[in-house]
Amino acid sequence: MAVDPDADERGSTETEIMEATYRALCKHGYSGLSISRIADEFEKSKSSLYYHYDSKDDLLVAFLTFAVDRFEASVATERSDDPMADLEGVIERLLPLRPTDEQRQIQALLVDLRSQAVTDERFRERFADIDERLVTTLTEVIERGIERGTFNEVDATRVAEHVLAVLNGAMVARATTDREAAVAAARVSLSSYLDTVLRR
Amino acid sequence: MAVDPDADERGSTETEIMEATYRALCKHGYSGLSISRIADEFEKSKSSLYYHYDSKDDLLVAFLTFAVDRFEASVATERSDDPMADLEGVIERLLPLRPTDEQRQIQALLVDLRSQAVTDERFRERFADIDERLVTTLTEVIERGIERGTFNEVDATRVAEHVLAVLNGAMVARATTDREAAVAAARVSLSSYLDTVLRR
DNA sequence: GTCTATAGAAAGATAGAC
DNA sequence: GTCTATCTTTCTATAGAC
Repeated sequence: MAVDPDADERGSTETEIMEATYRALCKHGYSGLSISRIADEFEKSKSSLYYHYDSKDDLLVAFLTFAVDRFEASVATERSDDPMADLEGVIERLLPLRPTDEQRQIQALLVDLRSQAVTDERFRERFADIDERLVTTLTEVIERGIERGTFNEVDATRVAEHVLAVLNGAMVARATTDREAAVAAARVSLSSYLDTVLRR
Repeated sequence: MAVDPDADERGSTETEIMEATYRALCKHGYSGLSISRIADEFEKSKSSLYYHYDSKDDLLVAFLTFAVDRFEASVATERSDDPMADLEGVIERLLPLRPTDEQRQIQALLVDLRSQAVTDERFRERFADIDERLVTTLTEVIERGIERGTFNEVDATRVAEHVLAVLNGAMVARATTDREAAVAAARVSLSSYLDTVLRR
């Protein structure tokens, strides 16, 4: 997507269509999404969607890329000289304690999109890729901590998978229930777990 | 559902419809589910569905109850005199190391159904209820361990929420990616976490 | 590139015979 | 209770003018 310099341009028709799709998904969910409903969120006409995308399927695949790119950009991690702070930084970005309405919306949308991976191989590959990248990021931070001697010599990948599972589980809980206290409890417990297991 | 003695009867038309809906959901996912596709999995005709249920929506609400009841029955926990074994028992039922194809299907279906909770209040309440019950079960087991003096005096609810988040996160990963090793890693890490935190 | 109009298929739902 | 036939609405997608 970032290959074409115009692709990310604000106001390009393709971007407007992606934004309209985003709004339609938030309102109706994936199972209630239709071309007409996307057009309802779009300034131009329904048939103009078909000028830019060959089919609904084609549009949805493009949206998947769009949404995944945005998500990964929003989680992008800067490394500091404090691995524990880096870890907490990733956790806060993936599961903010006080999410804005927009953060809530994005995560709800991702949970909804992700469920399509149950029956659609293309979605499956994308979300496997996301998880793989996140585990890689987490593993690298943990290994840096081990190298610097501030962390215990744990199995970094195993701990990273544990952290990711907690984050994904809490993210799903937040998007699909009103058990906000559960999210807080999971986050607190996760921090104390990392403190116990990593800090020497 | 268990109020009416005939409701659970094998071979009752309502049960056949629920089974047909189950198969249609496995094949097409929630977003691809239609009355015609349910009828395709059903011995009788499409219009007979409307004799038993007023609308697609009505049928789906009934199916939600059916599926949740089956899930909760499959997770039902017997208590022993070994709290750690009870805990591992719940974990193994919710996230089996070697799931059968049927267990895989049920969990994939639950992940798919759950995503409807993002935009449908009725689904939201159901899944909040499921999580609440599971946390209660886990909390009780942990508190029993504390009372017996075999567990440390931890915040039982907090640990229970942590465990549930790992289980839900790994369940979603299993249903939406092919990262089976991630599930194994999360389970191993979860066990060692419980051992570290609980065992005195 | 965007529009209006519409084709053609599939959706949810009902009528009326048996 | 179940059937076939059919209605209406909604859906995806295209034709053709501008």
